[in-house]
Amino acid sequence: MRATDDRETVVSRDETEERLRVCVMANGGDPFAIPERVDIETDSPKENQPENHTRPLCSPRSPQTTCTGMDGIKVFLHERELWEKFNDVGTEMIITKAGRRMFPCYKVKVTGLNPKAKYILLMDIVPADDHRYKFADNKWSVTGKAEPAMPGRLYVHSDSPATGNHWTRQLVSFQKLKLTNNHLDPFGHIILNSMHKYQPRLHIVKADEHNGFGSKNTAFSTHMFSETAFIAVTSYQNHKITQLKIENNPFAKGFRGSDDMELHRMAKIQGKDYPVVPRSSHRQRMCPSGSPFGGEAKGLASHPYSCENRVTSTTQDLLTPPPVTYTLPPPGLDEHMQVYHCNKRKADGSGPTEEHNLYRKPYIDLSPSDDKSYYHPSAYPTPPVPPSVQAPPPVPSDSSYRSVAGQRQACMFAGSEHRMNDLSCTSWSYSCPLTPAMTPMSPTDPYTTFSHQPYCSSPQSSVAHQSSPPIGESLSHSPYQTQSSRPYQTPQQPSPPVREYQHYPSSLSPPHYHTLHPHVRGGVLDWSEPT
DNA sequence: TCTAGCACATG
DNA sequence: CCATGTGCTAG
Repeated sequence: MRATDDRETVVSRDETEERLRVCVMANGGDPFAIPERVDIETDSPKENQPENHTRPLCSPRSPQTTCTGMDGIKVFLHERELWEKFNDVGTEMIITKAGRRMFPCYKVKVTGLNPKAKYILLMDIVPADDHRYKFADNKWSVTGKAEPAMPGRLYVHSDSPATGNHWTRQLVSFQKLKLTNNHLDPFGHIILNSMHKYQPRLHIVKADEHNGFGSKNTAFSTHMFSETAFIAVTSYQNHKITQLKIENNPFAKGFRGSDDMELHRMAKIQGKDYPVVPRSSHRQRMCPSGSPFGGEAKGLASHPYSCENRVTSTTQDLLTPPPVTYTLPPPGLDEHMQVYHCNKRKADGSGPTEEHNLYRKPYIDLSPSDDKSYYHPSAYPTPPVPPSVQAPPPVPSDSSYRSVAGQRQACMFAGSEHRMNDLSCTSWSYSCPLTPAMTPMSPTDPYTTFSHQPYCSSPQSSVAHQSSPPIGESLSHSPYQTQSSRPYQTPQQPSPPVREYQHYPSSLSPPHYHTLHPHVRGGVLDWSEPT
């Protein structure tokens, strides 16, 4: 299907290298932001596809009257059918210390943006509920209470900020997003707990001169697709998921074909029942019981059609109202959020880099789109040159956080972009000397730095927090709908100073990461000009 | 459970 | 070959 779409996606951006990417970590403070009931909206049934690529851009209907102009925004999950196949079985996503990509890859088609306005697209993955699961007897079941959520991290798409025209022009891919179980992950990957269920969310934040990331009036909309909910695992539990991954993920191609092998493995591994399914041919769909997703997940259950979900209220579901828009006050992000800036590496515009190439092929669609995001250290506001990072604001107070300090860490790095063009994101990450938590760097290592107070650390601050936080927070906290209307108010504490990490510990900053520079001004990103 | 090393596949 | 991603499989 839409392969076409994707393919081209690519963007060429041009913006060159300079864009910085921001990664924000938000904490999800509330662990369970997602409500149980999420509503999802569906738009039209399936649609991901078609839509628009054809269409020239969206004209937004929504004028931006207000500051927002987020009204007419619609988001369609790409390859929804594939997501549904997984969801029917009970999607599992591997999490590793180094970070693992998600498959299916989270890609969306966005419409309704003001072609000229600038937006930041970012994702976060919040707990779907507060349970811990176990897979036994060929099915998932709740075993206990979830562990406290760690600070949520926001993954900012590398093209951000970009115009509505840019985002609507092709599929927006979050292929580079990686999941990790390392609570001290320094790469900016999204940290999750194994055997816990999560719900990915997409946030579209309007950014322009008058509305910098972090500014008080930041308007944003949040979109969720229940079919993308998954349980994070260290190794696949349900064989059916393994099969689906192998069958559909080009990188797992090497495991295709041997039905036998699989069967054997399964037998061993699972031993229990399973009719193992011989790979490819059929997949059985559902395992109701097996997947927690089905019904149980409250809102997570799959909907037949959902195309887009916004967080908005439930009621709207069917209506499909426009996504919700929110205006954020600048509260500090909340305590929980942490922001990272990422640079994109590829700035080059067109990027022939990986993205395009990446998957294009085989399976269903591939969208080359874009995704390239890198994590950078700085927080939003990055200072002009060096990215400074800001640490996140205040510490959360939540009890939720457990260990906290250690765990939440924040790391930020700056990345350099241009030079990095060649490097792919991945490479970048890996190449970096720094390793995650484990790597002991110098005494001063990042961790230390971060860990200590993760959020607050900081010294300088400035801008940082204001900016992004809101989003994160609100996002996270509010369960769905909340967002929509709520403009968050309370700035709880803007507190903490943000820290800047202009200098990264040497250890952290690998050579590569040089900074970024984006256009941040005064702590606030300057969206106005991309390049 | 989770980890590390492995082989397989692709560009 | 190297970089990168993936599932497999011992440990």
